[in-house]
Amino acid sequence: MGDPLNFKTRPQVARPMAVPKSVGDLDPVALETALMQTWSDEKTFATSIEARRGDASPFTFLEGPPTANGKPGIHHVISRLFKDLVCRWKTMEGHIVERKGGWDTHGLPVEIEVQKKLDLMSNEAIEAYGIEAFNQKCKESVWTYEAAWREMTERMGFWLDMDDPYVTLHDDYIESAWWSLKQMFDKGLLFRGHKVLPYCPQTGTSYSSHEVALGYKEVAEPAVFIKFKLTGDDASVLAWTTTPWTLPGNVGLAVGPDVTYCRVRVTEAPSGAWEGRGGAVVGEELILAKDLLSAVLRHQVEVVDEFAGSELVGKAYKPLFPDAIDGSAHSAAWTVVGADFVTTSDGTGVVHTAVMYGEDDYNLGMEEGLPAQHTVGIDGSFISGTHRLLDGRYVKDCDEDIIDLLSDENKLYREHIYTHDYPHCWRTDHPLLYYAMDSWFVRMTAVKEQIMLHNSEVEWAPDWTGSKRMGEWLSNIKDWAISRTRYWGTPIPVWICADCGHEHCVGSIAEMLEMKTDDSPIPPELHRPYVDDVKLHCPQSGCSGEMLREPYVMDCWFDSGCASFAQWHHPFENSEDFDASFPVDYICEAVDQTRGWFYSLLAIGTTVFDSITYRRCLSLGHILDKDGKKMSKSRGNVVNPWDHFDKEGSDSIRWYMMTQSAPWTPTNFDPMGVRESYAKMFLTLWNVHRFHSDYAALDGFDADDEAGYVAVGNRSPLDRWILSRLNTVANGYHEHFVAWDFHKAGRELEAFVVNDLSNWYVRRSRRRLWDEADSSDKRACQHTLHEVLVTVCRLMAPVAPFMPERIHRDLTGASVHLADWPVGSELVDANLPPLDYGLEQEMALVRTLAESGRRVRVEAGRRQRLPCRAGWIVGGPDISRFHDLLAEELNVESLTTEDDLERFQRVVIEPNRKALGRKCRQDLPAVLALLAEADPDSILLEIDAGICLIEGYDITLDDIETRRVEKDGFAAATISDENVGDVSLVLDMSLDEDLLSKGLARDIIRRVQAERKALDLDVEATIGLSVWVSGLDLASTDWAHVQTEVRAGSAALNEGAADAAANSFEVDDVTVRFCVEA
RNA sequence: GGGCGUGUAGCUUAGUUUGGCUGGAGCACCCGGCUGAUAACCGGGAGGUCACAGGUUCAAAUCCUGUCAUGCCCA
Repeated sequence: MGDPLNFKTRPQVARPMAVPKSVGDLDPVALETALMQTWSDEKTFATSIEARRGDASPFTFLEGPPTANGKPGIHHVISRLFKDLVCRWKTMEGHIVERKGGWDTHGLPVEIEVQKKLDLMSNEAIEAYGIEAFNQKCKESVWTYEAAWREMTERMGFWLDMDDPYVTLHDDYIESAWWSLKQMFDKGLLFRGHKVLPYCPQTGTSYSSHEVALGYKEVAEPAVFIKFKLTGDDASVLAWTTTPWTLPGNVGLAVGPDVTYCRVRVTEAPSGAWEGRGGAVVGEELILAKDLLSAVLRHQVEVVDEFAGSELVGKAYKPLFPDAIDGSAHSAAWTVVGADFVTTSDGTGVVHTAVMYGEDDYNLGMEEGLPAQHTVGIDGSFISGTHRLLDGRYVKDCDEDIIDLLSDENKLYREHIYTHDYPHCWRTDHPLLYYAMDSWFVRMTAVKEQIMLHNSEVEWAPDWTGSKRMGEWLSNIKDWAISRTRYWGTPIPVWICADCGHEHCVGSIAEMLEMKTDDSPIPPELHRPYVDDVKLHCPQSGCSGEMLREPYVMDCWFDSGCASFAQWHHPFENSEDFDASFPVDYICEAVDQTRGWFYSLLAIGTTVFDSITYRRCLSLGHILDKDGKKMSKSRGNVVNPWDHFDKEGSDSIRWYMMTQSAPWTPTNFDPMGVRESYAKMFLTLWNVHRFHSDYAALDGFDADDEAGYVAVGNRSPLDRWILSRLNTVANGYHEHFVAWDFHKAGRELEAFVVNDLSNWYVRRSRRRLWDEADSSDKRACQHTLHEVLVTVCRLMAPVAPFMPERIHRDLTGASVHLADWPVGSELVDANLPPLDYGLEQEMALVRTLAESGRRVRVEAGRRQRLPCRAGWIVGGPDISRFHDLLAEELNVESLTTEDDLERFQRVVIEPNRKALGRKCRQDLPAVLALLAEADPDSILLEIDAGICLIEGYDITLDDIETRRVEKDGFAAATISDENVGDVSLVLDMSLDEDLLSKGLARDIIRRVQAERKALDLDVEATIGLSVWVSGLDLASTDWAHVQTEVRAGSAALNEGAADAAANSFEVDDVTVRFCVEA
């Protein structure tokens, strides 16, 4: 807490002190761009880090690398804001906070961009173009918007080392990634398998889900009900599919173990016409889910039997295409298996399972031991040996023939046209095939326990990102498919021996070069196609084979997931940097990174180090457009941050983003909100600074001049009040920061600056500084303003690095970013003025009473400038030290405390519903009704005596609240405050000539001052004033007051005829004319 | 289809954890006031089906169930 003896706002670095200069109008863009230059000249960012070396307490940050092949929008600013503000905050708290930039440079989006540009529609086309040339184009494309990102980053004031960033395409980075993969390989966590992906045979490419989402089209396709003839039973199991081309690959039928199935016998032919192929004969028996009988069957049937799906499990059936798949080594092939995913929402309740052509199918096949063999080649046509009519033909051309074949063999029950959304290739418009691709996996299922443990060790903000979103994901963790059949990416460092099949994972460049065959070239960089040409000697004893690299690149999430060590090229160099920064203290990205970067960091940290990678993670909600839609290039609703950089400036954008909503709540971007932050927070702060510096310059005020210093204890209550408020607000601000409630922190500080500082302290202090003579009261005010401004700037600096920096430099000569955080740090001393809670309470009451006074006047029809003879305050604590202040605010001649409540007021009582409801429950309405009718004084007396009974309930003081209302004859208002009880303000509404004259004088002053301002006169300039009043005698003392207030060097009242050009106004039937001469 | 958020005045939002007095602000709008005080300030007004529908309760924006919209992720 603040110590009046130690409270000083001097900077921590020596500098020549200067008396503040008068500051002019605010130009936020000029202010900010000038500071960018200053920081660059003075290397302020580097200094802010180096200055904290002494404390040797690092706070480590890891930048989630953006991809620079898209233009940055306003929605990219928010994550960079929250990264920056926490790092700046921690720096001010005394930590060393190094921030290395980073770029994510690999991955499919880059390839797509280049493919579009070069019109390379397929893998064949890319290979014809040349992988080397293609990757060169990718490498260039990555940097398309790098300059735009750098400029945005710098302009928004995000301090990040972008001169020495980590880059995922650098050999150093790739080598670290290789090393980490080898760690997994050595732990047996890396394996080869299949992954079912949407695949386009025309382009030879599989697609990620977000690309697939772009290509959905509604199509009408044949769907068929197939009869699978059981072995050793006359019945057939009925299954349904919309992809007849997968039927040759059928190796199983899935049923729900708990689903009820029926065996039915066809009793007569269908009554109406039969549409399409297929059918069934009388006496034929079919098995399908009970719920779907009527939806599927077109024959009259009788139910022969009814049973659970589990009874079907294990039954064998005859393959539709006996030659297509070799099931000899798989006892489960062509049998019925149980599966949880089977529902009766469509189809027959029996799911045709072709292992290689559906994800559920594949997983089920792996569990049940079904054969995993392709019937379709990578070119999309049937493999030779599938069926003589199908071999070598493109699968989607075979639907009709397959249906004909099945119909001819009496294996088709029914066909129909089915309309649904189906994914299509974004380039060729061909329907995609779900196809099991060869793939490398990290066995995440083996480390499920550890990763869940590590997840629970992270401090998540908000906590549901970790506990629910991430937690849910981890509890269903799947093995991580890390390979991609692509060109531009980190090559998978796995080589396989062509002779013995031995697999070897390379963990470093040196290892690769050591093992490489003599005729293999040394790759100029660790990318395709160069590493593809490297062959290794097989290390297996007795084998002399050559090893070939698996032709895949890695999932680019793997790249960025390596950032914590790969940014340092650990373990090959800089391992001391890695050791000092792992796990990192803080990361921050948008919530979509939960399954992206947050996960890949966690996964790699767990598998490589068995550790968390980050201690704290702030996940942010997205910035959406004004209609709540996401910002995207295709929608054309991306807001360019420069629209606001060049108008309100970065501080306003940053402040807006922090205060608008909780960090994790999605926010609809509102340009008016930025304007509002500017108009309220920054313009107000600037004008407080301007007010202070104008007078400081005029008076030659020097905050460091010991002789002129006024101890806080010797300052006026108003000064001590604003200083106490500063202490309270600073503490709350810090606590909100700690709790990640940055929005609450910002809102409270803004309320302090606008309401407490500007609208009350400065307004009430204005006259103190007008006094030209030196006085300790004036100096007290100047010291107070200086101290408040300096401390507010330090609190704001992490959020809004520009204007607080300007003001702090103006006032102290030093950068705010080198200053200490004034509250709550473990490393630097707190530096806040003394707290006086009672004083704050008093002032809160004073301000409420001032506001009440204005309301009273409005209700009584008494304008503000017309004084009241008397005012009384009834009840509440002693605030007599503020009576003068309050009298001025209320414009009353005398303000006194009055004890006699009864003189102005009577008491009413209000029920406390919370207390009464708990007590009376269903009788509450009756009790409330009786209470409303009762005489308040009697009730209070009864309660006092403990004998108050209503409807049989004992009513106590806890059950009611009392309130005072004014009697007729006075204009009054009563405020109720839980801290001070009821306080009433009563105003005397009587009127006489004296008051009217005083009021008129104020009106004249106001009009003349407005005229002075309109004439743009200097504040100190004197004027010549002529005034003509008709309808009232202006008292001589009031006329003298007018002359003083408006600095009239010469003045004339009611002399001669009024000038025709004179200003004129009327108030209370009095007409006033006046002339101002400069 | 599944998981996790969000939905309060024309706009941006507080309040929801822990049910309780008339749902509180700011912007914009209207009326008034104040001002050598700024894109400011003060008083008042108008503007709410607290997304919708059920339920629990004396009492629901708040708790429960379902639905819709929207966003992210997964399928």
